[in-house]
Amino acid sequence: MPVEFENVVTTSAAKQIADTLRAAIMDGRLQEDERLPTEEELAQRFKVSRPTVREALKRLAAQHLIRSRRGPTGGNFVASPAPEDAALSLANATTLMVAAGAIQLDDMATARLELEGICCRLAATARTDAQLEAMRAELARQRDVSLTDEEFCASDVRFHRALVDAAGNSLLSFLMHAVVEALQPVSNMIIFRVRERQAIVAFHERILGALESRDAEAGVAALGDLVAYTRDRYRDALDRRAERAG
Amino acid sequence: MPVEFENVVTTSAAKQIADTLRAAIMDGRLQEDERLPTEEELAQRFKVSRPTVREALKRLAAQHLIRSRRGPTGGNFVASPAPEDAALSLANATTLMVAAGAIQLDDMATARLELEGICCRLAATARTDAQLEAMRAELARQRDVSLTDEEFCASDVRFHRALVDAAGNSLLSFLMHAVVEALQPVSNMIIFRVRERQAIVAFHERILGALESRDAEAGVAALGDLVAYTRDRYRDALDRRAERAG
DNA sequence: AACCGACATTTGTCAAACGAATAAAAAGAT
DNA sequence: ATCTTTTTATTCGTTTGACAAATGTCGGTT
Repeated sequence: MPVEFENVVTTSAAKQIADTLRAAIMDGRLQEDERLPTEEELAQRFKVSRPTVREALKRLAAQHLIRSRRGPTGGNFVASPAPEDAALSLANATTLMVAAGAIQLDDMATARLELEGICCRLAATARTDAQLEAMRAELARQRDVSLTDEEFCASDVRFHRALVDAAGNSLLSFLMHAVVEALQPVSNMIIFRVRERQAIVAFHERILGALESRDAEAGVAALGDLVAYTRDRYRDALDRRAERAG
Repeated sequence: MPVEFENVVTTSAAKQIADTLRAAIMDGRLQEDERLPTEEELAQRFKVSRPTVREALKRLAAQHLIRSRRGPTGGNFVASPAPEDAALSLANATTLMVAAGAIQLDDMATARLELEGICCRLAATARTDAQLEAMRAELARQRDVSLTDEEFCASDVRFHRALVDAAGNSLLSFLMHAVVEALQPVSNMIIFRVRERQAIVAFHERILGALESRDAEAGVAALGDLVAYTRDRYRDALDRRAERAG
């Protein structure tokens, strides 16, 4: 049975079609993995040309709402929502907002402390041995002084992702992955000396130790110190930059 | 001076172009409100046809990275990131993941309690009179029994948005707006009797009162009771649905 | 000086076609 | 008869060329 679309024309046709299809997906009229009509068919149904339909479809593809395949069994399919894709989009958007000043770095630091604090508390009881092992592995990597700054920061991101995953909450993992990711440019800016690395590794060790002994408050305290340290180093970096400029 | 784009062909041309332009925007080579080359020009530069360029541009438009205007002074412009748009996308993605079962409702309830708890604590000290007034206004609306269920749920969403805004943290507001929005379908499911409304209004009153007297823990406690109540009512709704089905 | 209309520019849309990928059907070889 | 290869049909991906619609600019008219 074909799905019916109501067609209201107020903005551009392509946008309208995208919105109509998106609404159909969002409220479940189009199920996951269901195949959409062919582009030709959609063009006829919406009374527009195929390129216009394609513009609409590409909008949806950009939001990971559909995926397409060529060939006889191909077509455009409703995509199963992939948390990684959504997290990436969220991280991108957050990065842009930080860059544009819509989100202040102080807010970011506060939010990170509070949010990761929650994860820490939950993780103190929910953490599994596998997750602890993942954090230990990253910590071991971070002690290697031959690591490049990029590699160190990447490992830092993985460590924090493991921490939030240890909370065992899918929504928190999703949100925090994006927050941690969006904060990486900031980390990249402050990690520029061995001493900073050692300090950060020490904070990580305290956090890990707290989780191992299921001591939530010790973990939160360590996290607080880490964020405070990061915030200070970031301010230093800003000052140095201002000096060089002035 | 024209911006240089490196062009690597591995996937489809349109996607590649979109990724190239997105990267240019993300790392600042294209500034906010800067005008992109005309579609014709981009087509020549990337050696593809204009419809292909347009598909790429529409992908970016779907992510609110560019906006377009017709006419002589028109063109495609780098869009300033609008938190509302990003929050809407995030809410959509979250809704879909909940619908697909990628996020369990228990996780959602837990996350909401913890996250909103943070906001409550922060709001206890940061809240302004204007924000309290906004919450009072929604509360007054919610006491009106002639409200439709949709209106009540919409007011519920606004109340919680005001609560998270009262925390005075832009990143938390951004994330929580999406979470609250994504939870609305759940609320829609359980709000079906006057008694439920009265109970929820009572919880809201407790939360508001706690903020007025800057009592963070009382607010968190009220919030915990609200979430527990909501969770139970949701389980009831699921049971009833299972009964009808079986 | 104020208003109005032609014009240029740019995005929005259309039409028809060819290219490319893919799986199923058909043909051929063992 | 079974397996392999070829063909073929279908669908998305892209091209070309054109016209429509919006919108600022400029010149002419009142």
